[in-house]
Amino acid sequence: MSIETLKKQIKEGISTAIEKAFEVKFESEIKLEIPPEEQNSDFAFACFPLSKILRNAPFKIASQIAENFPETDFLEEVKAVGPFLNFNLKKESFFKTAIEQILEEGESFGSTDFGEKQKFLVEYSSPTTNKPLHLGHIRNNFLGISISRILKMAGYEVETVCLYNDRGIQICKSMLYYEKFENGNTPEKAGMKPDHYVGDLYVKFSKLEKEQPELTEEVQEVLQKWEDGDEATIALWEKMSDWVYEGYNATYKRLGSSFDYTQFESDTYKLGKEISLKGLEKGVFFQKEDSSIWIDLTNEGLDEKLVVRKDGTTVYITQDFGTAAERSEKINFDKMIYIVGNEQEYHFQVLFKILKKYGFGWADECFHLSYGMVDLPSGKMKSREGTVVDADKLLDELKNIAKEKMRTDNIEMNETEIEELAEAIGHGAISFFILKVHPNKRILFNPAESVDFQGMTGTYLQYSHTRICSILKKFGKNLPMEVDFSLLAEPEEVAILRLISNFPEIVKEAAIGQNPSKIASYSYLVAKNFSKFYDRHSVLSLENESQIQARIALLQAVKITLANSLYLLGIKAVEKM
RNA sequence: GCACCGAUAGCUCAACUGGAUAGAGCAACAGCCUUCUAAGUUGUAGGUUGAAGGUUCAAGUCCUUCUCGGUGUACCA
Repeated sequence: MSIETLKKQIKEGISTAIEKAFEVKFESEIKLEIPPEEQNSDFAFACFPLSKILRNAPFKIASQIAENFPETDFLEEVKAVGPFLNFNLKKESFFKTAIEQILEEGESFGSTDFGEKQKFLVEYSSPTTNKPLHLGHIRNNFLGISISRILKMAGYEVETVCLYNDRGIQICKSMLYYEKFENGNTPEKAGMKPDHYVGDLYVKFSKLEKEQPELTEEVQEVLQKWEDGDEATIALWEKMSDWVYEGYNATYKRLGSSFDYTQFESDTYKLGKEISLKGLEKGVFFQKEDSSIWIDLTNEGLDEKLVVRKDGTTVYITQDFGTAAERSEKINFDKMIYIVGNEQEYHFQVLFKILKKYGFGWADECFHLSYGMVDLPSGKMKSREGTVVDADKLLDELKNIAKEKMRTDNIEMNETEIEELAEAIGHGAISFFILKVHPNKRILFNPAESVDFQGMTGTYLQYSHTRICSILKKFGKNLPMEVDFSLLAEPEEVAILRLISNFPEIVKEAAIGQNPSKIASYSYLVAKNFSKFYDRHSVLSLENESQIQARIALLQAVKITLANSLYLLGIKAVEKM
């Protein structure tokens, strides 16, 4: 017995009632809805879509179905409210079914087989390796972490991949500045986090370049040397790249990012060029008089697009052929999603069309999850102008605020625990702040006001979780095999039951829409309903031990649901705060 | 110019993908701690969903036009 079977039985009942009342075979999919709270019902069915098929007014259909609904042992009542049908389950069996299922499934509660084990490859983060990560990357990483977890819970097999854009003119700028002015310096000697050190050189170079335009030519020479494989240049490039990765890894760890695969543009661009040449043979691409290679997309409503320059060097999009092809070969995915900002929409439109034309059938299974920019009140973040919100600094800042606000009087904690907790709260706050917004939308980030610890925030979710933990810990016993679920009947308890039993459905919706904000609003609702319950009812001080047990069972189920949705948001479910 | 995205309460966001009276948080005001953590909770106030048409039994959601904001339209990445 599961929540799913309960719903299935209702759907079957509806079909049967329709057939009985209208004498037609009814086979189309029935969609149960969650009724508005005021209706005080568990499930609802809207009869409007039936009115054409059954040639009857919706309100009439509703009452007919209600009248002809078969006898069941799990339903309390079926009532027609205008054109809607509202269903109320017998509360004892609803509580029993849902809670037992949740407690049994534990960490995997929320999982469905919706994705049919198809392999979903998720690319995210993919930074340009000449500067530290900033707020824009934070949004990207949080989306990547969350979406990959959501897809997994929805029944896909998920692999993550990060592509490092590790070649090109930007990294050469940092290299040139280093050679000219840094005199064998290291991040360690400079006392800086290594990616910040490299990023600093880039900013310094950009400033200098404005005064000394001849530097631009010098950088081109460095790039040329790099392309020619000049030993000293490659060695310097490797040294500086390693510094950047060292820095990134620290930040990724804080963010919660992890990747099953990594790729480097410095590898894949060669493969991209090979594909371009092969495509030329196949007649997919064509060559102009100056020997540059192009593809004609005018039939697809796009333009002609250059893929290899006349001097044989490749452009940005070329490496993406190689990157994608390598993935298909090595990882063999069914679907692939690129989590990249919306400024690159056209780029991906072109890329997918080219892959398709080249003959990669899987191009149809590639998607661009395009998310809105994160802007500051002062406008766009520009790394060259130093107006970026740095990822590490932001995390530090939030951690410090969390630490200041922490009340250590009530709870026993040692130094390490306090540090970890402050980190978790700061991280949770920014994570929720970003993920609660639909990916399509641009985020305006006001550092002074944006991230809060009160109201609809990550902190609130964590706080609710700790309150549950605290009760469970004080209870301190195992529940008996048989819990008397008939003792749960308070409106606040029923409201929670309805919510948590809908979790798998929400996960599925979030997966379909590739939209973590669904999970964010949902988890807030769960926490909110728990808080209401907490405020109005006590658990441990009850006289009746059986009633305590019933409520404990409910709270265990709430804890699991809340913890699982926090996991999907990449937020740590802490036990005390 | 063309293409894509956004516009919902003073501010920041939701709205089960077309369904029941458009909901939260922040900010403002007024209550609630001898009781499992007050980073909580209850209430008040706040709306012509950017504008105008259209489709539908039903539109914040779909179609058309317009306004404002963003992004793209590179032999940059």
